[in-house]
Amino acid sequence: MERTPITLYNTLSRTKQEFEPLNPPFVGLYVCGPTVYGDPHLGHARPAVTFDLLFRLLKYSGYRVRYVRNITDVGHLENDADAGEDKIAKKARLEQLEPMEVAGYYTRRYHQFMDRMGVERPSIEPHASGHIIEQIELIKAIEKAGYVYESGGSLYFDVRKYAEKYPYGILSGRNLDDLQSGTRELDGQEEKRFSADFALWKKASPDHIMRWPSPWSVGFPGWHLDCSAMSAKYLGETFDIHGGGMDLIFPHHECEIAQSTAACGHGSARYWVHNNMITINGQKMGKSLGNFITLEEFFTGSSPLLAQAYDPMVIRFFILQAHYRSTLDFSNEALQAAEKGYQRLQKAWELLEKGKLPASAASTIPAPQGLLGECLALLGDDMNSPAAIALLFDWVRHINALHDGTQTATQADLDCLKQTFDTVLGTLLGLAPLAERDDSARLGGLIDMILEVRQTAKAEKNWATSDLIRDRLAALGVRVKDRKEGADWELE
RNA sequence: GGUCUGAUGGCCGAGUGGCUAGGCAGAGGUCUGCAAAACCUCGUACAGCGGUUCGAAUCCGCUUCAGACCUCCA
Repeated sequence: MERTPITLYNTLSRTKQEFEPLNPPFVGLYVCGPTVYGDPHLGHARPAVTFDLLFRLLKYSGYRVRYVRNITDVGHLENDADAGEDKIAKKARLEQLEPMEVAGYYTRRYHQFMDRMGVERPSIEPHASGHIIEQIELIKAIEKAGYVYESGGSLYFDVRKYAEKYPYGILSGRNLDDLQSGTRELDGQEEKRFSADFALWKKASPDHIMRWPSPWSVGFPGWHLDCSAMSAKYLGETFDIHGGGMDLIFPHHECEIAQSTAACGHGSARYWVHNNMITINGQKMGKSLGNFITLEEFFTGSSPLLAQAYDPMVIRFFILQAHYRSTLDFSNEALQAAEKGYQRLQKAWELLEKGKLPASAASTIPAPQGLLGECLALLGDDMNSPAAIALLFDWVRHINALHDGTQTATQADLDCLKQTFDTVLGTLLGLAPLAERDDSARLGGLIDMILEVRQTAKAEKNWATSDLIRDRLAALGVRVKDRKEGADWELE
């Protein structure tokens, strides 16, 4: 079948490249998922939405995609992490929860919020803790190749030895000399022979809450190992696309490449795709700065930084309205603009959806048959979702004109437009109608108001109107009970 | 200090050698009993300074500023 050409910016080559899978029609996509020790925030939403778009686009293009996104529940989960900062983790520690309870809790939270933003679940969601054996095997392979040394019960990757044979730093564009000068003093640094070396297996200190036996010591796998081991297990030694946030390029992805290359002589992913950061007041929103806003806060409006609550779909739209490789600056003003814009887009979509537009014998609007192709071309061009959205806005104007009756369209054109909007907005961009509001308070107000009008009619002895109101309300299941003064009502 | 990005109108954001997106906000108008919505029109923006070119916001150089990474981070 004919597929939409897809180009992707490959961090490895620093150019946009046409995407050609290794074994079409199959595509292997691996994305670094969350470390489940805190509530998901806006920063987590960006890669989730970005690679959800890629997943949808690839599937729509006829590929059979295996999308693997890991859950990191090992290695970063230290008992003494984030003192005084993460209340829930602190609480968990105080209440003596099992580490897996903490991981399970935040994994469910992550799913819950991503679901609401229309992020499809990946094909496989492996947990690092469930792949300790694979990670140990990978270490053994690297050890066999001769790039491992032991120090204090922990194992480290020998970067300088690796660099003799392979290019270390090809992804991030760094060289070892630069790294040597810039490293700071860190815990466990004295165990390393060289500052850029990184841990493959760490011997557990007494306060480390997750630990496993290994040929070397009781401990836990290094930070970069889970992605290498699990991508190889589910997608093969070489696979198509590896995604993640730009902040992971170094050291995480660089080390992944080094690990894979050391173990099997070549790198793992062919295309490395990275999304940029979300900023707040021009600065990265993240854990270390403590300036993040959680998704729950966005959805409920419960943060002093937020002027109001935002629908999950508005957050999704906000993210899609910027290109994934640009920084996206958060502000209430920007989010409110996104909300207004999304409402406009959605109203037009609804007009198409509900068949509210009259068909005519002839169309005065431009022919919509090419629109889908144009949108696909834009999305295929390194996921230019903002340009595709802009194109749809041009058509919102036409749709509104049809609604106003100042333009006409044939049924065929209307059907085509509907299908195009369904495909682009729904299937590809993953946008859905804004959530229904909780209408109970409004319903009560409406009934009170109607009964006030009826009271006026009764005062004027307009019995026809007052009876009509009572009967119509009764038909809707609202029983009116007249009293001396005014009336009560109840729902049946 | 090293490596690397970026600087677009009031705000958010695409684009990337000539045709100068889009959204939000703003101004005027049409419609309308009023309002809202919708529609039409309008603001001619690309940090600064040089250079290349018939032509640059778009390429090159310098300057200024901002950010990311170098430590867990999406």
